[in-house]
Amino acid sequence: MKISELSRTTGVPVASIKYFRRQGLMPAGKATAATLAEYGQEHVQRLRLIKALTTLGGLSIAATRDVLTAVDQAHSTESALGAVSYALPVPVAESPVGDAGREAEIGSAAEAEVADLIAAMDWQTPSTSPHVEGLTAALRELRRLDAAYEPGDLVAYAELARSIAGLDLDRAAAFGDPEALAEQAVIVFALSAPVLELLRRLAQEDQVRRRIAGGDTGTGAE
Amino acid sequence: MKISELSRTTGVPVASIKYFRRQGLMPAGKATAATLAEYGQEHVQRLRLIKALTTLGGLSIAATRDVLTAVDQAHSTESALGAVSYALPVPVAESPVGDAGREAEIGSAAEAEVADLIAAMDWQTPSTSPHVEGLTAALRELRRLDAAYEPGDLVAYAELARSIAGLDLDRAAAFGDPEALAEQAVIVFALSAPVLELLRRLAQEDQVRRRIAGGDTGTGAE
DNA sequence: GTAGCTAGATAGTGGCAGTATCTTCCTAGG
DNA sequence: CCTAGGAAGATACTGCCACTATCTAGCTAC
Repeated sequence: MKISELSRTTGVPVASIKYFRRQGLMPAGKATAATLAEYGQEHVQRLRLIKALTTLGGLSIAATRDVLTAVDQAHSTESALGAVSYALPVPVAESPVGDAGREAEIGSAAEAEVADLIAAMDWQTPSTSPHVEGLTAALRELRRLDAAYEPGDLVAYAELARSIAGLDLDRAAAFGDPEALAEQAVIVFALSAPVLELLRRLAQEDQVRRRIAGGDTGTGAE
Repeated sequence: MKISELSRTTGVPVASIKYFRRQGLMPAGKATAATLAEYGQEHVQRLRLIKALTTLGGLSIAATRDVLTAVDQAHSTESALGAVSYALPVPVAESPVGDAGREAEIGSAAEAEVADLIAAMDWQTPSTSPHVEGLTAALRELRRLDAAYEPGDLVAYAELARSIAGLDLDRAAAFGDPEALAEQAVIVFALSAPVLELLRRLAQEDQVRRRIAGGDTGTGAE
């Protein structure tokens, strides 16, 4: 199909398709002439994936490119999973607010917390994993707000995270088609986060209602 | 303290403090004269919270304002929790890609999926909850990618979400100080999401390693 | 042979989150 | 009393991002 058809099929403007190509998010169509190219079903699928990653996953164009590059280069499920996991942005930027002395204390406490957690969970985590650094940064930030986790709390969350990861892996592995597998991994890893977050919010909402059982929860929405 | 001191204490530029005030994220200092105002510890705390919400929570200025407004107006823990929960942005924007006929089918399937889930979980969810809509939209998007959850899967995730919400509520309730409670609720609700996500990624990483047990996972990082 | 695409390059737009400047005015030190 | 130095508030500017539009060739199918 021609680019105009691809545009009509997917609802993505021609200019945007060209933009995604320039940004390295999708391959060019197969050129049939100097000024004409043929696009196929894989382009439709790729556009859908791009849209899902950016809108549902909230990824930037750059992050989306990283993820898609990882998918394209993946030669195995595991490398796809790993690459995708690392390519996904971690929403942590530090805001070093004040107190040099307290900062040092906070920093080491957070680091110890993460190390203890990994030990307690018996996780096979490479020290180079960006997630370790990310988690440390997040915990530092919470400490600055005097909202540190109780030691046991973090482990409790981690246990649940482990169960979730188990479900994730099952889901990712359920797809036998090796062609689509890397893509499936992306979807499971990158796009179930918002679903999980929404489920958590719904569950929170339910818990709040149950715990007060008849209170003035009706005002919660305003 | 004067605004310049507040700036020095928190590391936030004076211009930014003024910007936050303009955007309604924090109250003005107590004016001691037409061109002089006094800032206190509460302003330091508020700046910390703003920074945490925007950097760690990834909220926009507008979303941060909504959340903080909810906190300031909350007269009870429950209303604070509810308001914060609703004020937090749900990362779902629809991208209606193609096929009118398939769209209708996808839409109703997703709606039924959510309704079934809520029934299965016995959740007390008001039909007006934006989370319901958000979840429906997210599931629609996944269906478009042919990545729908197996019916049981969604419930399994929801069960885990319930456990997480339980921990969240415990954490939020652990703070007796009613002054700080609404703020604590914000922290627990808005800022544990990235922590949980990071834990999930660490757990995924561990699972991948365990499941292949000796495979070529070393390349996962590149 | 020409109307209607197309590719690729370049430039422009709108929103967001600050950052800088400008004016007016107050305060503290001498 | 006078003046240096902030500070308040308003307005303007900047940089980044994700598109979006325009422009220049160059096919190609009727």
